[in-house]
Amino acid sequence: MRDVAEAAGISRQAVYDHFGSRAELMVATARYGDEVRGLDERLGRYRAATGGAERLETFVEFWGNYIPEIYGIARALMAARETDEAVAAAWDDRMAVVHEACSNIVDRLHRDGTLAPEWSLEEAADLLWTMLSIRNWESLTLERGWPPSRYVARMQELTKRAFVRGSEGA
Amino acid sequence: MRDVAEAAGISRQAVYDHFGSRAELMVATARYGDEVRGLDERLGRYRAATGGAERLETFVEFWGNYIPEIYGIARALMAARETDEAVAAAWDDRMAVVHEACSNIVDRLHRDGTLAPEWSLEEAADLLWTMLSIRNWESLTLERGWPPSRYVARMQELTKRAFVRGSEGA
DNA sequence: GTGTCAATTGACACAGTGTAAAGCTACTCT
DNA sequence: AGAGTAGCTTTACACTGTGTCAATTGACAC
Repeated sequence: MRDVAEAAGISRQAVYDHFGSRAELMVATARYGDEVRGLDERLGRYRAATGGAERLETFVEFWGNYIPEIYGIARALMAARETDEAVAAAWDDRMAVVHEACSNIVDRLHRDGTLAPEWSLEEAADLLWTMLSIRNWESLTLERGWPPSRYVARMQELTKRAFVRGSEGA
Repeated sequence: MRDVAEAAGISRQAVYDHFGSRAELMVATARYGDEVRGLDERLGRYRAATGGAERLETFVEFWGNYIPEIYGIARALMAARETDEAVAAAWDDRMAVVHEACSNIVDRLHRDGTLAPEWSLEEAADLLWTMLSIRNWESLTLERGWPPSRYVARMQELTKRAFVRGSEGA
């Protein structure tokens, strides 16, 4: 908090006056970030895709490009989530939006008749959501050294292979 | 540390005498846990499986049953990892063992000629390792409410579908 | 009887979060 | 012009948790 105040050129107490607590400051930062980055519009572009498989591909691309932008604050939120209820709630809200998107994609695949037959709609959505988690991005790019472009490409292949019927490539 | 000391019926300082720091205590706890649970022997059983696909299935089952046993300490380690280098190193060591196993499985699939053709050996190992992360288990069981048995069954299907050539079910 | 080992008690340093009180400056409203 | 207020400052303090230090005790071995 001291560092934040210094960086902002105000006193430590002024930060508390504005945000109440460390947790609230982080949540506010995350919300502001989404706003500045135009999250809604960017999601709108993916919503344009009509076919399930196409939507899956578009979404993975959008998400794979979005994660690096929010990773800093996301990391802080994930850590604070363990001990702070308000942060946990805020985080869960944000992740619920992603789950919603996954659910929507799976529904479309199902409607197209291209959902792989072993999954129920809920299970497929849960799995897709889990596969696209920020932790997994962290694991592949930061720990295994994948460049972001590879993350997107391979994740597209993987999710397609996993959820789209008869798309097992060669 | 105070709680640990109380539970052990000794003074707080005695804990520091034995383990030096909170981080070292956690690492020692994890090592001791593996020993008590007979990690090596249990891994030995999975090593008996010869075919790649069979080994994959056996390993996912072993791992899916092992995670709930170590989840408590694993969670503590994952949290402490963020701020403590020694914990980070210990954790990375443990995860390297899992990655090794994934690599081994992928190698066998490749040798059998049953590895799905879109993956390189390294990429497949990285992906499998990421899919089997404790975070993903946490996400599916604790957050999405899957029973552990379903985790194992669906993870077996998912990894098979993703990595084994021509095994896309119906 | 001496040495040593494993504890104990009690005090303290330090970092980080959060609270409280008093005061200062600049702006707005009437 | 004067009153009120918004936004900020400084200073001090409470509380938690980790880790350190020093002096002391009890038991056991040689």
